[in-house]
Amino acid sequence: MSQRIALTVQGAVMEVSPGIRPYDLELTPAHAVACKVDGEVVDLTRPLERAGAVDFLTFDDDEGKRVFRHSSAHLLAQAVKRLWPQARLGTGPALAEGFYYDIWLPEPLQESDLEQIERAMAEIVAEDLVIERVELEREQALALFAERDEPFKLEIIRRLPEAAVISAYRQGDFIDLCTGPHLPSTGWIKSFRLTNVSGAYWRGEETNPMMTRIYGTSFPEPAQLQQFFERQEAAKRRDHRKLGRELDLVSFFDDAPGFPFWHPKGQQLYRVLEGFSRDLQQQNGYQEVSTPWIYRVGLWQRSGHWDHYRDNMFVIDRDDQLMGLKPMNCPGHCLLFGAKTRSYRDLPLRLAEYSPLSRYERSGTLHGLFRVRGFHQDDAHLFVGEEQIGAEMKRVLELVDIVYRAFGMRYDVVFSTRPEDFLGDLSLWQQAESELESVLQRSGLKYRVNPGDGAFYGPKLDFHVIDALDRRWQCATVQLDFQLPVQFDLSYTDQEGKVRRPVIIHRAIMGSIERFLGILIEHYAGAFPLWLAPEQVRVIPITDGQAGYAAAVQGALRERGMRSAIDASNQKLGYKVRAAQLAKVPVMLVVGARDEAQGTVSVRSREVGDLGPRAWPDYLQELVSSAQAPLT
RNA sequence: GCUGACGUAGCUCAGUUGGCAGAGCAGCGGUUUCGUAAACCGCAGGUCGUCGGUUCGAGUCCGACCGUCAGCUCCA
Repeated sequence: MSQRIALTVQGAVMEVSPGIRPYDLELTPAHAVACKVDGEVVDLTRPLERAGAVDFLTFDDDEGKRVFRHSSAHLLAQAVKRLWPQARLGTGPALAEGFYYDIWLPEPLQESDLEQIERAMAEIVAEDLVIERVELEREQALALFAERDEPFKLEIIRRLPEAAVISAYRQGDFIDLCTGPHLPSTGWIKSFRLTNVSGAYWRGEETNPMMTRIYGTSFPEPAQLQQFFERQEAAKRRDHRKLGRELDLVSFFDDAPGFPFWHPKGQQLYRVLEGFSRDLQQQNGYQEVSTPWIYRVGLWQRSGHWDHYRDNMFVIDRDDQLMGLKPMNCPGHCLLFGAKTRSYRDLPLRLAEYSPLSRYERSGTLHGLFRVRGFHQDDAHLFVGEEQIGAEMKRVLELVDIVYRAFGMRYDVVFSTRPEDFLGDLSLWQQAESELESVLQRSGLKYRVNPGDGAFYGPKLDFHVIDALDRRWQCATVQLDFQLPVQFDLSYTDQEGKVRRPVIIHRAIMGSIERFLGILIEHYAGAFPLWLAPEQVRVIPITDGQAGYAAAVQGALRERGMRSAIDASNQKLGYKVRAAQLAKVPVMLVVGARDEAQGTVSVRSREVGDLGPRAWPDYLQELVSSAQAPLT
């Protein structure tokens, strides 16, 4: 057989015999875990039959990482089957940071069982079992998994489209339904650890059986596993629940689960943040209002919340009347808009509100400041004419950019379209979606479409900010609403005297201010920039001989609106400096006898350390100007 | 809400086969008056999450509830 095929391997053209495995090509890098053949990710052991382009993937590529972790999930499943033959396999995907496998077991696992599973996994790695791809006809696949008594796998096969290629991967006595690709053998998984177990419903539905989900992570090199755990520790040190307590910002009590108690410092921080938003919005033509927090149920029925959001509402039953605490401000703002005749001259009408909102969240979902039951948003509803949507959306996108830039955060945009559980008629939805999409395209922002994830009343844009540890958080949300104006029969008179229906843009930029503060705590690791820090300056007299001078320094700081404290404790300087560093106060002003005599303050920066003495009234001006909010 | 784990002083944690509830830090008092990340001595601080059960005796064993944590689900 002299027939040869031409391959373009990593850009280099070569001729090979058909059927060769990518793994056996001369150019295969030592660290390859999978490869791409004409763009399709495949096993290193998949025979190459036709001419094409071959590119290799290593663990450093996201797709390569996925292959590695997916094979790790199979390894986990095989180990569990060895230990518990009655285990039934669900699904086991790769995650960004590792993998999991959902497995049905007669008895739920405990964390202490993980060690013996890890041991069984290590044995399978030592056996270095070849991982082999098998393609099956539908009937063969059904027969195979029926014989192996894997009901969940059978369910998956039955749901596969007619035309689907059904494949399975075999390693030793273990075989799993899987599209792959996988590593060539189990011996490649040099370094892994199981991290935790939890319950998870089959296919994510509460009515389905509860599976045991086992999480783990894996790497080609032990050092990488070590680094992974170090990163986890770093994230743990920044946890806002821990820092919130340590920095005396916020706490929770059993008596009010899901409702934060803001301590003086936390409340200060909160007010600076809210003030920043308030000033910015005022400059941008928003008008702040304050509306009730309890409404009769009729309002919620009219707004659609009763049908679509009731499970998330706190409801009060008084005097045979149902009342609901507001989870959102929109219906109140609609009442205000509709309370008088409006003309095109009033539009866009931008109503902002920072009032308390409450949402009933199931107990298991509460999570520090990230998921609470009582919170506030930097919320606004923009009542606009249809022709104003584009221009107004553009202004909102600009505002979002200003806010996130102020905190040095990058962000992604997600465009979510019509969900199954939608209100109103299809044509209005289509109009709203195309309107939003064209604004997005003109803005030049990069965005991703998330079909079916919109609110029940309209399509939306979600903004995911990226924090200092590269984690993504959903904060801003901008929702176009063609439905609520109909429910509330809102109207305005246009230039020609015709009555027209306004459109509502719901928008929040920080989203929940509580949650945003939690994100900021983690983003800054509690070391807030000067303009945000609840205590901006700590004055540290070296001995109590400088009590009077320290008080004078603080007096001057107060006069210029700087937030400060004096550490008059009976301690040595080193102790007070340490205390201020641990409290993450950005600026320390050490005042000793020398400073008092010379009219100076000895400045210490939280980040840089000792900056030496500075002439006092001059330095105050410098401090004040560097404490300005980054408004532009 | 569901699965699993956890709940001891303000914080971090120890507490043996069921037998007198402990430490460090923080706090308070005193001594020291000190120049850039922890001076010294002393004092005080707990209904061991709550309620019930087993036991001569429960922080420890059992049950229910509450809360927290890791997830599921949901979402700002």
